[in-house]
Amino acid sequence: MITPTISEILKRNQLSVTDSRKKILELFLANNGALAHNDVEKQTGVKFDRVTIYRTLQTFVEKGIIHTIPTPDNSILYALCKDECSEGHHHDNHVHFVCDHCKKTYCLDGVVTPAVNLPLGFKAGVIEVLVTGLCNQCSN
Amino acid sequence: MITPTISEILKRNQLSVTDSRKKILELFLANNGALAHNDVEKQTGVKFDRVTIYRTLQTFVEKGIIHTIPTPDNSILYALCKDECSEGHHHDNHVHFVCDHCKKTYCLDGVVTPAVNLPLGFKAGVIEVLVTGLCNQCSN
DNA sequence: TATGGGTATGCAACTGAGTTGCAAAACATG
DNA sequence: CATGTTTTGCAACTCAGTTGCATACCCATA
Repeated sequence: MITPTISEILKRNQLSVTDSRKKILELFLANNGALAHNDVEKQTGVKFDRVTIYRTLQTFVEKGIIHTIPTPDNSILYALCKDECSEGHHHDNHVHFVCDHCKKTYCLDGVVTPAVNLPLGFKAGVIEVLVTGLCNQCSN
Repeated sequence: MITPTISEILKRNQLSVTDSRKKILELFLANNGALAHNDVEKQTGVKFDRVTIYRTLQTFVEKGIIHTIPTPDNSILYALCKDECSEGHHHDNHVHFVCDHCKKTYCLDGVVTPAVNLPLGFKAGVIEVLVTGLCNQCSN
């Protein structure tokens, strides 16, 4: 599998290649966990305006490059989407995992969302599963 | 089963019986869905201060009378706890359901949280399941 | 590689949710 | 009904997120 460059990923999604987009996307690629707006603001190295980061994250979500994760403490997290995700149609059926110890959030793409038996008359659409516990780094 | 009065529920939880607590608890008892802070503010009939509502909801959560629900759009919802919930130790393993049509949120206490197969090294604690779709009122 | 049109950025100012300190009012207890 | 404690309401504040607009940047074309 050929790893595309950051610029190529941006162009593929019909986005112009700018400093902020490159740095923020680079940060997500370097990080296998999920990131909050605040993490992005502090870890890009370069200081971008808050507004720019908000807009960049929003753009990435719209293009299906990243997706948002709902958390128990009601902060918004963002994580890279896998290839199945495309603009508009986001492939949401995967499990999110938050480590109680290191606080890192993972997208467990390999884990199948379990079926849920709903009461009569309820029809399921998207099922979000959020598991908290200990991750493979912290469970020793 | 004997239905306790609102005052009795408050006293049972070592809370003094005040207007705001009575009205807000009454609202939850009259409503089988979940409520946001905003809903409480608008539907109590009497106008309570925003701060009072925040503090009352927080108190109820601490006492295990209500619990919070994480939502995909990152707003905080509150819903009545069933009897198993007690102070500190909240019995969280139930499924939440958000209706795409009427936007109402339900606690499906009868539905068992499904088991999730995690990757090697991951240890599950609490599992939150959030299902979106159509509720029994809207699926016709 | 210089030019021009369109897009992205940064700044300032704003909104709205949630929090804190404190004095006044309401509650529980004897 | 008098007392001390708890709760309320107000004002002021913080912080996340949004919007409008002028400037800077990107990129396609010549």
